[in-house]
Amino acid sequence: MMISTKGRYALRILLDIAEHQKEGYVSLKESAEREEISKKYLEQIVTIPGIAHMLETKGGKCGGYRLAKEPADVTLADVLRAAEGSLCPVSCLEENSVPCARSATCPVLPVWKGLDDVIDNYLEGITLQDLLNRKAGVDGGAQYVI
Amino acid sequence: MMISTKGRYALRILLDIAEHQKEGYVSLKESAEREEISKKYLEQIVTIPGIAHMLETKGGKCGGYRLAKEPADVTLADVLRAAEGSLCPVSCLEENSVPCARSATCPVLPVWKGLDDVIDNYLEGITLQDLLNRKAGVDGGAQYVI
DNA sequence: CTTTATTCCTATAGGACTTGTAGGTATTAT
DNA sequence: ATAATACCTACAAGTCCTATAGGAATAAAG
Repeated sequence: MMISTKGRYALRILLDIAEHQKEGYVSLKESAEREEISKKYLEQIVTIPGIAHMLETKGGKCGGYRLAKEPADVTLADVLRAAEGSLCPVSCLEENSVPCARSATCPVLPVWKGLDDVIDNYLEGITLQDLLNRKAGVDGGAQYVI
Repeated sequence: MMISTKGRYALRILLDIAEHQKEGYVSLKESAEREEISKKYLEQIVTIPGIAHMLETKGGKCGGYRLAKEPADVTLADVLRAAEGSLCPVSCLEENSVPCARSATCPVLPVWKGLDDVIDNYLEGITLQDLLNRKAGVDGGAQYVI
């Protein structure tokens, strides 16, 4: 497993916000009910720094969230990397990993690198807007979505 | 993280066996020393059903393992799926997962399916033989390895 | 037939990660 | 003032990861 509820929920919530933010703020309560996700858990997800950075918030009554960027400018790689911390398929590629003594001669390392690239390219090629289009039944021409 | 030590070690051990099985059986002790992996942990890995199925074994003194198939007929997808149990990037795609009530209308599900395909295609496209070639410095023309 | 080297089997265990729950504080519209 | 919201911190059960440990069965060698 590579993408946990954190990433999946983050994506769904951003999508829900994008869909319902017509000049207003969308409260977590609404989103949580629509998406059937624990509101308390969502609170934690939207405060993950990378995710919070994609949102504008307003506190108090009638407060809530809205996107800080255009849906077309937010890729799934952005969202998932932020929510999960990393999208690396193996720890060998992690930023903060202790460099493996075998890395110079490891015959498998290029495979992991290639896998990482393939995943990254795929997720960079899809934006929130593509998913909004899909949700609305419009053919948005996302690069990879079937 | 998607691929743990189990998958990575499984791959390295199969590769080590493939490289050193000239008409003989390769013992875990040898492999463990060469690859600097705990022999006891390796014992568990090679007895994972899907992995064990790729090997022929001989017990007793001078016993060990050798590949049951040609290296060119073993893809990395085979190995990693066996070792990890699944390569699905999200639980939504897992065989034995409880079917999600939202799956029929979930706008994100096709993305996970596409991601799964991309990963699968990549790993199906590389065989143990490709890695052996790489290890030997031969250009084996694997489809995706850089 | 005893010794030795191996696979095979089962149990255990610390630590991290996942998936939330819980309770309270600060902020803002009404 | 009240009500609804975001914001903050702590906790906790369960699962998975990464091994370690000890012994039983098997087979070659002397």
